[in-house]
Amino acid sequence: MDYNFKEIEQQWQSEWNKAGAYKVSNKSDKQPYYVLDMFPYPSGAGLHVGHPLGYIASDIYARYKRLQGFNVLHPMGFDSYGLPAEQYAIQTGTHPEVTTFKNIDHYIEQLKKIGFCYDWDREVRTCDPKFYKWTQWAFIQMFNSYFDTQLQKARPISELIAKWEQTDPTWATLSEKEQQERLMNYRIAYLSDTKVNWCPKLGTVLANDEVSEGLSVRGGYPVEQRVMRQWSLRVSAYAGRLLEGLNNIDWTESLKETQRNWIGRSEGAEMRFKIKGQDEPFTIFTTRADTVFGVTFMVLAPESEYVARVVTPDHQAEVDAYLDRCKHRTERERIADRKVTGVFTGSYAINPLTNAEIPIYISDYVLSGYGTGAIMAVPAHDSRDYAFAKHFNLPIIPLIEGADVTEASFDAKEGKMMNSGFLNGLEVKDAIAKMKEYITNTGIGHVKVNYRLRDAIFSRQRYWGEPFPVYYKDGMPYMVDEKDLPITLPEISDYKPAEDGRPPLSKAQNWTYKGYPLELNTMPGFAGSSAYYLRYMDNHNDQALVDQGVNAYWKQVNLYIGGTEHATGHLIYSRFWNKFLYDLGYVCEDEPFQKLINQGMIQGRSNFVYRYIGEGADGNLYISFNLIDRPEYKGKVQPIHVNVNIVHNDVLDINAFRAWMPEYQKARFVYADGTMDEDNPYLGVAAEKQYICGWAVEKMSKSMFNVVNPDDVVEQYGADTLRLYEMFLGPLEMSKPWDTNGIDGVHRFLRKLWNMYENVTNDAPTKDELRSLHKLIKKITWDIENFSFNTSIPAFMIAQNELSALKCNKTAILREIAVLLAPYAPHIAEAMWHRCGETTFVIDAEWPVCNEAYLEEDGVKYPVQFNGKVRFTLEQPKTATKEEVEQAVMANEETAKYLNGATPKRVIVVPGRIVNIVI
RNA sequence: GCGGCAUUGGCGGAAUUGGUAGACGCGCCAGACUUAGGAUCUGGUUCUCACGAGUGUAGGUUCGAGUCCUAUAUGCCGCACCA
Repeated sequence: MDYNFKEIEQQWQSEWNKAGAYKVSNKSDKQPYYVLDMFPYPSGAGLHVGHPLGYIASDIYARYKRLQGFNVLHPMGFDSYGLPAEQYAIQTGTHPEVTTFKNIDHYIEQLKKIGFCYDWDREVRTCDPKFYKWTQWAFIQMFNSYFDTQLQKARPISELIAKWEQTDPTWATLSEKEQQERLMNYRIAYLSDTKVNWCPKLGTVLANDEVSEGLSVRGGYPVEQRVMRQWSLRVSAYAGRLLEGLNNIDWTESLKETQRNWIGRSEGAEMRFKIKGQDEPFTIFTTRADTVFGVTFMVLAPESEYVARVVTPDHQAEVDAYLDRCKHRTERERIADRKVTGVFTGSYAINPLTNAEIPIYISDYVLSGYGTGAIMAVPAHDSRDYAFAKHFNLPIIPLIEGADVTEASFDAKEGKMMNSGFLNGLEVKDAIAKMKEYITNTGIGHVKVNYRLRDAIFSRQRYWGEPFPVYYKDGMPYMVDEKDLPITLPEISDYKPAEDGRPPLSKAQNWTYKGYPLELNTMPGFAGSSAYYLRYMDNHNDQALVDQGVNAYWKQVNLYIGGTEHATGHLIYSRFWNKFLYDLGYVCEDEPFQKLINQGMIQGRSNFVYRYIGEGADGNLYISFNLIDRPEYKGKVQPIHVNVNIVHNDVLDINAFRAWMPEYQKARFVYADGTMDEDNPYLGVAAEKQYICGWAVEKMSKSMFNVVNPDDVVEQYGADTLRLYEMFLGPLEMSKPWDTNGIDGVHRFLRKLWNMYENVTNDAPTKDELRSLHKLIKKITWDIENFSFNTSIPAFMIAQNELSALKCNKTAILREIAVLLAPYAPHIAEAMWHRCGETTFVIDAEWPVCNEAYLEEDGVKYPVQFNGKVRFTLEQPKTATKEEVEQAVMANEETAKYLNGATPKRVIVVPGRIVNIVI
């Protein structure tokens, strides 16, 4: 019986379905294990072959863990709020929900074909009111909490109020509005006037991770700075813990490093500088406290609140002009044009160590959002200060011996101090420590840790997102009663955002709560994806995000697989969100994702035909790729993208090409062998004539005709071949192009393997067969444990070869092979399993254990290496000459038994010690 | 500028603890079966006619290095006026 993958895959998918084979219970005596994929945003284009890469890897691991006896949670869902569906709605008037549901259905259909072991009963959708009820609930908890900096954790805001009532006599004198305003400075979800990234084209504000180089990540539209009243999440409060937590989780170094960069911890000091003629000092942040003796001026950010205090009347006009200019420059312009600009305020500060009077400037090279928005400038040892000093002709005092600062600043933190009073002669590192001690003791300043991480702006002026559970009374926000959740998204007919920032929800009818107006903004994309992994545990629970007992069972995601593109977005927000819930006792783990693997991107592999454009060209002649460097064609051909689906192993399907588009109907070719079509374009093509296409690795996109749809691969080769081939393509974590050359080899292997199950017998297996099997068990087990899925496929092929050569048809061997293959190619494995006479599902089988004894011979145990080589090490004897060593080898009981009179192929000897003998 | 990762045949890539580099697959070559092949099967295939050489380049450690160390080049990714 031939390998009929279509029949096999359909049959077993429906059997699994009928039996509910992938249903996962929250009640089990088994150990829990949670394997999670980053859930997709269902786009209209559907899945391409790049999407399932990570899903296949996690599916293999999930199935393996299940075979090992774990109760495995492996769910899938959809991140279904977001811009594309809304943009589509604006263009067509179709409700985003309609588009989104249609896309989800398509995704599910595609995913089901590939045979994942998801428990679809646990599916979640972020746009489902039953789901976003808990997103809104979490927001209310954040509003009602503050971050206790002493405890370094979130606490109910009521505790803060109680504290103030007892310790702060002014509290009771404040009006309710004043009290609320004060509390707003502490709430974890808070409303404030803040400088935001406003994208007029998208009609919404964006978080920092959604903006890159002054352009929106989605769409690439310009982003400008604007002050707006917005909700934010106090993520920055968790900066220290987010950084610390990285040490206890099993993520790749590069991803942790990306997050560390993003959090951006820097240890320094805050120092107070007096302003000449004023009592109140102002505070700056520096990491180079050692350089105070070299401060020759001060700089404030244009937005700094100190500006108003220090500008003298005679400089007011000049400063106003400068501030105005800064305000109208976009972030992008500021970055692109790094000219030194600035203006003198007219005021002077006093250097607390030298008592020198130093001028105070304003310049946009100082950022308002970092530190205190004010710096002390040390031109000799900071390149930015240096450029500023040169431009405004300010003094530059070198502080490190031997540093030449006539051309450039000396930024390195090394060398001996000079011109620095009591620091003279110290190494920079020691000088920093000593100065910190000094300023602390004298009260000039204190040691301070600063983070680059900012709070996350949480409002979006869009329609297709979670509504806030917030209403307004006297202009102050109040939370909706928890029992009234969810606040469902209202129907509207006009989704268009306004450039003035009025959100689409302003057009909703009756958008009120108890007669008060509801919040018009919606939540950003990361709101729904921040705690979805918790909801899978208990997705039908309408009393809690997740039942505490259920959460205590599953605990956290043991293995999370997804792309690096979420490093500074979702993966930061999720960790923050989880830590917050942990602080309030809603979840039992501090970190959401114990182990994280980033699958590489699958790029497109484009194919090209080469149109002849030289002398006498009629636009219908195409030159085979192997000929384009010939003198008669060189420089006279134009590469044209050709649909990769009509190219097989870089050979063009001539007839399909002519039928592809009208302009190619009359195409003629110069074939790989140099022969040319007659002028009659309708001639048939002789079988041996091949047109070779060129290729390039590019992004997978429609316009390059290199998108490969997994449905087509499943149709042609079956899901099992697709799964194996995606793994075979290369290491999981590396980026690689999708290249169909080679998929035949994998398919051939499955067919050959299948044929071995033709006439199975129950005879006892031979030693060689057992050896082959146990070598495979060892290898596959190691591979899966180490996520080295790509090397498993060759191992299967080798085993198939060996067993095939032995004409093995023993069920004792073949049924174990089926189990080993089950994680990778579940359908064929299931069919193989049943051909061995089994009646249960292979997914309920037990993972075979490698019996090392089968790898032994004559009672001697030899470590088997990957390539099957046998090698062992001896400590004896202490001889040096080759002959003596060989004698010793023969004399050794173990080696002699193995060699059985033969000479070893290779003996590697270190004087006095035999290291390695290869037989 | 700072940080992370990578570099092995014509191609994708193996080499798990430092131990015969090039597994396995593609492609290519030859043969078999075929009216035919984008089918199937068998054998070969790092380079070089050869001697030999060989894991980006140059050194080092080691009996032994693709693997460890130092420098360097190239490519990819992250951060970047963050004081």
